[in-house]
Amino acid sequence: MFSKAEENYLKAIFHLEQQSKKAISTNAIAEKLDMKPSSVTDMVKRLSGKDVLTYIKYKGTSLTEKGRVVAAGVIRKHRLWEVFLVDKLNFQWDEVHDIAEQLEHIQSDELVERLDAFLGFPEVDPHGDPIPDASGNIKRTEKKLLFELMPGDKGFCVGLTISDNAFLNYLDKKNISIGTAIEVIEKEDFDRSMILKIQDQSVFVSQKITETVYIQLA
Amino acid sequence: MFSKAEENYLKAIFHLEQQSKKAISTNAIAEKLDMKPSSVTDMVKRLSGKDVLTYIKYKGTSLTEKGRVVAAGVIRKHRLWEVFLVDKLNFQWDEVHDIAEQLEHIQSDELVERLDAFLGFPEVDPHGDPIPDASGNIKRTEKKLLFELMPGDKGFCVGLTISDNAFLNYLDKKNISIGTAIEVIEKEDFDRSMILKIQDQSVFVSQKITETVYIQLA
DNA sequence: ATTTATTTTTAGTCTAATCTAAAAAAATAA
DNA sequence: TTATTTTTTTAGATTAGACTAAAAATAAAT
Repeated sequence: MFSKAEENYLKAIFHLEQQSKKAISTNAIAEKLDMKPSSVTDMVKRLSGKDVLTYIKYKGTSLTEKGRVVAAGVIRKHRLWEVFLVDKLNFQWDEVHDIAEQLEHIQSDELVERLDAFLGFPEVDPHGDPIPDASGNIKRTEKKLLFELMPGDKGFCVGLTISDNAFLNYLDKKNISIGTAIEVIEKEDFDRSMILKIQDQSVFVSQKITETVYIQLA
Repeated sequence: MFSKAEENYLKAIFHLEQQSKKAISTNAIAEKLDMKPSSVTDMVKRLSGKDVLTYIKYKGTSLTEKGRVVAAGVIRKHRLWEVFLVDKLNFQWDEVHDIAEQLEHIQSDELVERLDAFLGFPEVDPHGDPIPDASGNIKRTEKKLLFELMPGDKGFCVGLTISDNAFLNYLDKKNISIGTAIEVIEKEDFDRSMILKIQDQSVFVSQKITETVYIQLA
């Protein structure tokens, strides 16, 4: 079994490995977890003793297969609970993170599988991120920022890079919210603005929006 | 805020106070929590500093009003999660305790209230124990052991003092399970056996059963 | 290729929550 | 009432997980 602290390290390293592929530096982990590098050195030593990661002094760490499975399990729980909070308890998608951070550490395989079934075996969480399966396999995310799409691409809004209410209200005026279907009509490369089709209406969106809104391709 | 350990102490003391009314001894708490008395002394000192209990050396402790509210909040969460596990995830009532022990420490008032609403504001948990309300008020339990009832009393089975599968199967043969409606027809005081009416059938039950089955009076 | 700056590790400290062993207080029995 | 037993507390140790400050290794810059 792994403690809450250990699980949080594994999860952090897992996420960092998805961005960089190289060995993860002590500083990077410390920053992600908002801790001091010395604390990280301590913990990665302990975790390498548990065979969930390899650690080479001054060279960084990377997860073992076992470590990846454990980390994916934690992420699986996190994302399933987020679906529960949004779909069943009617939380807003941007309110659930802190609660899911707690729920992800509940230990019970039976619970996770029953929760999964209760939710109808969802494939993505409310932010559009894929939910790992019971054996820790995770589909590479197809989630993209709006500006990465090309004219003709279709999809729907699954999340935002930031989540303040002012911005949500601004999006609301453009008739964009989580789940909204969009199609790219025109793309202006020099300033990253776009013209979209939303509910058969033509809508102009600024760079600010195209760099903030995540789209799941349809 | 209170740590998991602190919450467990408060909960344990709360339960002990419901049995004895007198100040709770260090040993009693230690036994309930399966800990050494010296650990308990340490912790009650700390908790008395947080104004949730009063502690007098060699005399024992009792919860303050604040302590009672905190404890009731933990118990509220525990029992609501048990309802969730049984009603929504189809766990057996005797499988949910360990998971609820973990879930009861999740911190989010909003979560608790939404969960309560999602479950339809249940009044009792799957063991028939009353669920405290949001302000910590708790209805005295009307749950009794079968042998405590008198001829003419009606109610339904809400739980057992023990929970092993052999016994559950044995009860099954008598057509008794959680939720079964019963009426006491005859009571034999000398050996605590009884004759019950279950689904219009007369059923003889032994002392073993009348001392094990909890009934919620109708 | 040195020097300077950055990153990482080591060494030692701190807190929460437990423990053991011994001392002290309270309760019980002779 | 005195002795014995039980309960409770104190004192000191331990572990996980964090910290600070200083030392060591690596990387960057002149």
